[in-house]
Amino acid sequence: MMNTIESVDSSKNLSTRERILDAAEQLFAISGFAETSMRDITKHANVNLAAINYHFGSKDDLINEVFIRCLDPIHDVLQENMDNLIKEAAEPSKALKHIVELVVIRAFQTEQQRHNGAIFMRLLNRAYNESQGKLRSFLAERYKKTLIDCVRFFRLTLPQVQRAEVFWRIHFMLGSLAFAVAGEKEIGAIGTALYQDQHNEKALLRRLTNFLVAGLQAEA
Amino acid sequence: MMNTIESVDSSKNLSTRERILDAAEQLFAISGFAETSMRDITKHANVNLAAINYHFGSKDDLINEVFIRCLDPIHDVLQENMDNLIKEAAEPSKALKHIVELVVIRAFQTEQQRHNGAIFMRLLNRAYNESQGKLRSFLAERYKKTLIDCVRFFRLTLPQVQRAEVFWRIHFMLGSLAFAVAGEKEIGAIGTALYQDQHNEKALLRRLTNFLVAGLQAEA
DNA sequence: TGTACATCAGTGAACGCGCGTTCACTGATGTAC
DNA sequence: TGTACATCAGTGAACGCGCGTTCACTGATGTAC
Repeated sequence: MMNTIESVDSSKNLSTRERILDAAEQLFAISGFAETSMRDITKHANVNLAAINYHFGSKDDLINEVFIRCLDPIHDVLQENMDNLIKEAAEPSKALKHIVELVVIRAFQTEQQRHNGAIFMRLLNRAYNESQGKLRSFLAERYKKTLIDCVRFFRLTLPQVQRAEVFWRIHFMLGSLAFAVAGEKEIGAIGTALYQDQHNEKALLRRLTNFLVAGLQAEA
Repeated sequence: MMNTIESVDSSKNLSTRERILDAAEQLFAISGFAETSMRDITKHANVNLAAINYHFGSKDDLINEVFIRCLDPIHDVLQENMDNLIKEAAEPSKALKHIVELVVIRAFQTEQQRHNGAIFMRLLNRAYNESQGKLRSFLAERYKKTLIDCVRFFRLTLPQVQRAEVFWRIHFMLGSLAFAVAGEKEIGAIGTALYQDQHNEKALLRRLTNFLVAGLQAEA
């Protein structure tokens, strides 16, 4: 039961639909959309091969649903924390470091199932690297309201930076995060081989936070 | 002759082997490894379907060759500029901005064929997101000498930052660059829709440079 | 309460298609004697 | 210089396999009268 990829049905009695979404989310994040077959997903979810087409119509529609289910909760999380932040943000620069720390920790978090930051970062990167524009343009719509919240959120601690500038810096940050999450193991191993810097997640998170805070606060 | 993806044989009389590598490089960068078929590549390169297996053995070996051909010249470019930089780097912080500017411009450069930075950034990102570790571990070896040069290069202007720290910051930078290159159009379009900030490459390069210079110079 | 029909979740087996790879072959060039 | 053989780049057609999708079907539950 402690496999690297554990079966998603484990005793929780989820519906077929949700078991498919859980399995697809994991496998797409790990292996990509084209590299993950319907047979992989249904085997992993312990459902019939035809169930994906029955519940979602097609593989492409399943991919869209996976993203919808990932993005929608982020909106809520941001809204919750926004109110708290406004109250406690006495000193903006400290507050920014606090936020970035939370984002970085979240991005590397590999919880059991929902709110798995590492899976989300991998999916996000795959979405931006997808060949056809289909998924990208689908996401662009859905993504907007989340992004508006993000920019508003970060602007609370970066009032002197223009909105469009914050918007781009958030994307630069996402790029660093996604790349670091995807390459953590390999990059860490190379670092160890070259500089005897034994890889350690805490140090990585600290380094990322330093880099990102400085980048976000850059002067125009 | 001005197609979005132009045929690679155009009058240059390249060998079959090189025509295949050129076509594969472009198509892999645009669409990914799994999504690009041997038939796509050979059609694009204007060669026989069996020529890939004849010259490279298999599709996987072709992928490796594409990376070898991309990475090896970077080593040389760095070595060349290193000498110049040592001479002219009177003020380190200005020199860093100069370097980052060059890197950013290079990363977005879409030249006709060789030294195409945008293609390289896309390939790099795909390599880190590849499902099996095969390509990653193959690259890790080849990549090392290039990375050592990179770190030495950046340390010339960041002498106060530890080597392992510079090593990681370079990867954070690569992540931002790769994400920005891959998503330039979509992110730009969303930015325009949300903030009436009409997308313009010069502004993007300036923003990226600011963000990266600040991140690289972050205090520990 | 009983019967007839409708809806729905799920299934097993098959479909045709495109994939990477293989193989026997061709034709040009190089080498040995 | 001429003949026999070897090497090499390239080719056309086929191979088997795994893919996403479809379809007729089952069995359980809901609804109408």
